[in-house]
Amino acid sequence: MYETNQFINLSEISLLYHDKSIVSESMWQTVCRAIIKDLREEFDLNIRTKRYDSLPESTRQSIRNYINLYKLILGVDRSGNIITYLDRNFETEIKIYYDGTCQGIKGYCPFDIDYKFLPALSFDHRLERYKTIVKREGYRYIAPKTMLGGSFNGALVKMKSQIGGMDLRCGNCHTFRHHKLYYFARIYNFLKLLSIKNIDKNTSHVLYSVNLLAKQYFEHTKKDIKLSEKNTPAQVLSRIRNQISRLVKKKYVIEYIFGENYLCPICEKVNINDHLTCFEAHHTNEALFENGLQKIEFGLYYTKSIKWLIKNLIAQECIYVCRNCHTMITAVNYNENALTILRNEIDTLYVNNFYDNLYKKVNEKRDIIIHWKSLLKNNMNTFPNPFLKMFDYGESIYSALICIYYICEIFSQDTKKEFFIAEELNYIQEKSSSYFKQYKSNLLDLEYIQYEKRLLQYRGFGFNKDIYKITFEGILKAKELIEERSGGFPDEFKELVSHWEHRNRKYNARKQRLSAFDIVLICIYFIYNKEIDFFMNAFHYIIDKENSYFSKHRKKLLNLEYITENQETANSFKEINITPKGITRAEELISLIKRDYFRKYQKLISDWEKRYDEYLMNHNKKNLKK
DNA sequence: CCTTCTCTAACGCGGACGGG
DNA sequence: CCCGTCCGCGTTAGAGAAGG
Repeated sequence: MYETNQFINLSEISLLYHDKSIVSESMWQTVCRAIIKDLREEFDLNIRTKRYDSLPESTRQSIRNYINLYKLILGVDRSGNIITYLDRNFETEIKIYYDGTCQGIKGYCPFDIDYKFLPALSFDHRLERYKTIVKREGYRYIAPKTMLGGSFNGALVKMKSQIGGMDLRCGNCHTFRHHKLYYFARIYNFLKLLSIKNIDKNTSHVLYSVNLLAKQYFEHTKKDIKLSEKNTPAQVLSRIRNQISRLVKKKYVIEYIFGENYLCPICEKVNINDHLTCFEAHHTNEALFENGLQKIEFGLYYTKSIKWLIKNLIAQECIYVCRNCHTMITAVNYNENALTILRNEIDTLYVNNFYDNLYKKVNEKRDIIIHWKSLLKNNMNTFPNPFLKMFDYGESIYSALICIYYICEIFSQDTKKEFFIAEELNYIQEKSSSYFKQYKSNLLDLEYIQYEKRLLQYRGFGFNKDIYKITFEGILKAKELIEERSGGFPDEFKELVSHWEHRNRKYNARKQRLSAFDIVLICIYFIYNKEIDFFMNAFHYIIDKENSYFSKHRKKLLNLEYITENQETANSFKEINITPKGITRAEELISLIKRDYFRKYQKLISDWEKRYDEYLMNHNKKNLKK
């Protein structure tokens, strides 16, 4: 629509048609409004008054907000450019001086943002955790956005009501101030040095670092975290881990699409190494979303896989810009009404120039995305998926099936043992004894495995045991899965299988298990070396079992001639001695256990030592009392 | 548009206990 | 001795509300 620059002064016209019945200013205003209304309705003229009331309400509101903000930060009101607040105890006044520039972090803003970038500036409550203070002490909280609406004086009053005062900050500095996790030095440095090359080269190391950093950050913030029944330390830790990995993914995605050391294309002051959190996804093509396609808010979806993120960013034609520049892009009303808001032609010229440049630069980056999109359309590209797990959530059953296939079909080719038992599978997969049972019924229902009873010899005893075999369907499914996994994760899959093979060899090679009977014998040997008088009491105390425990194994120990018993009278203590045969057996067992279960053995012995000392102390106390 | 907070389902781990 | 079952707590991944 074409707009003239014609100004009409109603006061001049009024001289011609002066009606003496109009005596007050307010009456004159009413008449003027009526005249304008008539001109609009009768002649269909688009008249803009000085108040811009021909604009839509939302636009007017927006312009009013900008004008109020502009006045506030430059101190245009009568009291000068210092605004006075009360501190949090209503005791002393604090005065904050605004000069229209971002106050940054600790007084420094690296982005050079001043009043000409008005939309990018915002007020920020100076007190940290203002909200919680407000809730606890009953102060009034007004969101900086809503503060500016209405009249200028109203905005001023609202602002002054905020205890502790408001700082003026640009969007980028604002994110820094509130993103405490990113501000944590170790996490910040980790992300700064991280690049797409590091991740591709050693994905598992990155995951390990993320885990470690999460723990460190958790320790750092432990005091401030409110723990509850639902909000357990483990929950908090997992949240932190997620947050860090989100930042890692964000960096990966930006680097993958736009290259390393990405700069904000518009201001060219913000880079992903130093200011990762300042970057936001900007949808460059609004026309895509006219036909009901939903815009993705990417901030909510950094938990998704990198592949998903890259695909969708390209499909939705997004580029990354810093928060300040993004606000400038979206602030259409500011762009169109810069002169009205700033009331200064030189500044307006600057703003107009900025916007001209901005659109050019956005389009330059957009070309990159369009290029990616053409590759995507022609299926010319497969996107990386570094943090994807081989077995997704709920797919452990597949992992079990593949392992079963390898045990029954591949590893047993030499031994010709085509079945497995539950214990074996759990051992090979390094899981707890209840691991297999979780999938057993499922696998049986799907007819991937079948079972039969078989008498197996174990340590001289015969047991009817369930043994499991893989079925034909199971083999088919396993082969299909193997093809799928070894295609998607060639290295990881190879590594996994070789690990299983190693564990399988270890399982077949092991001669002894840490059985309860063996432990009893070793414990007796341990006590025998300590030369304790009260054998039974000491034994039960050290091995940490109830009083009947020894009797369970007594007969077997006597039968095998590992110990001898000697009881002089019916009421006297049994004297128990370990035989030379028992000693050699115990030593043999220890060397075996040390070889296979060194850590477990060490822990066992250290526990025994601890309880032995405790026992001696208690025993001596009793003796002293006597 | 992004982050934090809170809640939740489903899976994972391992100890206790009793039957065969 | 192994195995199955029960149980409590930890972990993972994500939804949704609310705040900036």
